[in-house]
Amino acid sequence: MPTTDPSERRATIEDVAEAAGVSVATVSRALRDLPNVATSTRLRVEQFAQQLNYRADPNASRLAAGRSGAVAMAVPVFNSWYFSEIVAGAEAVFADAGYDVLISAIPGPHRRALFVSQTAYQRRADGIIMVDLAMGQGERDVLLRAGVPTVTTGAKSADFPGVIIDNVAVGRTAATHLAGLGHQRIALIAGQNEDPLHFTVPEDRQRGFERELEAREIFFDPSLEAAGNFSVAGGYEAMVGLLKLDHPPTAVFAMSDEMAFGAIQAAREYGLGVPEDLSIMGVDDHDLAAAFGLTTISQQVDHQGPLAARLLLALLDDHQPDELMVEVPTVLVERTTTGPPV
Amino acid sequence: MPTTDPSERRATIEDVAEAAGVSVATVSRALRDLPNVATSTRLRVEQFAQQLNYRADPNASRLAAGRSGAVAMAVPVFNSWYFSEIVAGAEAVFADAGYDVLISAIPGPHRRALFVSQTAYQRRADGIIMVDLAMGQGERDVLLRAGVPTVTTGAKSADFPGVIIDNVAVGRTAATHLAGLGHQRIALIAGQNEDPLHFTVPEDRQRGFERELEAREIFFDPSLEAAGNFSVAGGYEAMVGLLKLDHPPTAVFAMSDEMAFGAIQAAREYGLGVPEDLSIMGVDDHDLAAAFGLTTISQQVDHQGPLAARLLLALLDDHQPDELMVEVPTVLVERTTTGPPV
DNA sequence: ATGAAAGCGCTAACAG
DNA sequence: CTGTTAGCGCTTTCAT
Repeated sequence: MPTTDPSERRATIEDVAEAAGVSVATVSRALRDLPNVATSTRLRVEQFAQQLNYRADPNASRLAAGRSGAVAMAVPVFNSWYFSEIVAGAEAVFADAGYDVLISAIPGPHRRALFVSQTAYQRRADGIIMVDLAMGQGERDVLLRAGVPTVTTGAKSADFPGVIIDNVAVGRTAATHLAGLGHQRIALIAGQNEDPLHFTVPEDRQRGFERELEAREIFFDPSLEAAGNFSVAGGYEAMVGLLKLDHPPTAVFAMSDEMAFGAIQAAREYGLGVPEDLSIMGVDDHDLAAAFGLTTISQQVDHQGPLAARLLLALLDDHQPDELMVEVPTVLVERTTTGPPV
Repeated sequence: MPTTDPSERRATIEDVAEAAGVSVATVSRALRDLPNVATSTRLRVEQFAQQLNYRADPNASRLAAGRSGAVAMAVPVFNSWYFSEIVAGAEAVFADAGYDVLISAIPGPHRRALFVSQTAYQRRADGIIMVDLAMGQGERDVLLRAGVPTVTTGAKSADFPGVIIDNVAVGRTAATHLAGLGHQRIALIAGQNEDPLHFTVPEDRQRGFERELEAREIFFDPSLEAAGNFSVAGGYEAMVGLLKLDHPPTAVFAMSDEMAFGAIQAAREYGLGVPEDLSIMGVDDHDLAAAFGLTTISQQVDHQGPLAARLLLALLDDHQPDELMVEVPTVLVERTTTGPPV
């Protein structure tokens, strides 16, 4: 008869209590470093716990304590440089703090609805980071009512703390750089036309870009705007379209480095020299920006993940963070893909 | 007196039972589609559950049922194209199957020990995917004894099912391509010298590479081997070192596309034309390989994540998968960074 | 087909 | 400083 062999069975808190000759409550306290435990007791408990290879069952403690010990990160997609960088940075901080990290890709409305209802309602995560997923009022309400500490990234939200950059300034910087070089016909490779995710970043960048051109009395021809979908392939396609125009641009501002890379590829295939015949710049300062010699606007992505994580940890520790909105500075990085027009 | 207002409190299974006029056991059965529930009852229960916005507390059900409803993925790092691609592919499959996905970066021995003991021992995940983290005997034993279904990727392991590629063939293909073009002095940009993670992929690729050269009676000069650390920066540095040699190579095989990108950058900065003066090829078929015109060996990374996920799901469903080892084919993708030597 | 009741393993008052 | 005792909310025999 297979009576559960105690050496095979996972040790429970009772096993430890028995071995150490104390109550389970004391074991619980000792192992969690709570006050009111004699040092000698604590030491003894720890010793037996180790010996029995005991670790508290997370599900039991979560149920009893009402916290999950996990945080969730929601991103539009994973396989994109920007998002994987954010996740990597935040994960390291959470892991150090002893939190499990749950991830969820939210590529569309379906997964999105699921995520909000499930994660917010079910007690799977003590807190959430929404990465570049601007929320509608309904979603905000769900999270607020559920009382789930939430931090946002990318999209500014009045309801939640977050780490942001000044995207209007990003657009302005791009226009300033390109116009300063003497360009008059500057194209814009933006995001999608449809925006199911309420993603506000592109509009801000575009606004800053257009306003700066306006201020300089440079006409922004609407036909010079193309959707690049924030992907390499999209940037390529957008550039191809732009190059086919009767009156093509002499410079291009792509809203992300990945789109800029695609644009560079298209330009080269078209036989154009960059920057001799066409200037191209991006946003991000991607790992490979230097390899392409890409002029870009850095947003210090490596800082953003850890910042967001620390913001959430502060919320979880119940002390309001010093600043609810952390703004990461952006800075123009001039390389070799931009120059004066011919 | 803040008596918990039932409309604010999360609905429990008891609330639903009461509303529907049945027992909690019946609610539990009905909501999980278990047999032995009258259709009419099930419908009624479902209706009230929805009305009360009820969803089972995962911690409670996990504790009671002994399963966590989550899977864990461990990767060396996140912010690398290859790993984020694998995670993205697997996450989509797991999410569809209703599993939570926990992630852990294992950059070094410390996090590694933590991961194995905690995740395997504590009941936080029902299964684990170890991505390119070849395990030592000790770790294998821990996982095997804990009985945690585990799937590996990259590093073949006799103890666990996994998805693999033939890395020896990868090395051979590279040597064949470059030697076939007529190169005699071929450099190798490999991984690290120290290998704390028991990562076997590099050795396999190197073995295939050297053997093929040997078969062709081409001498592989050990000074033509450089460590590139599987990063862009590492590839750059490695290439710089190679270029400073008295007798530099005419072709380079980098074990990853990211290292190849760095190498291309270095070569260009050095004033060398690629491939006129120097041929460079990589492994992966990275998103940006086409933008660089990089000749590479595709390993269909987009398939690997979903394959690994499905393997694990099969294990979790308790039916042994059809094949324990899924081998993904590799294929040479010729672009424009390789050509005959001058 | 349904219900009663015994846990799952831990935490958190409350006593002492 | 430590022990007792209720639960946390659900699942799962075992009856009926």
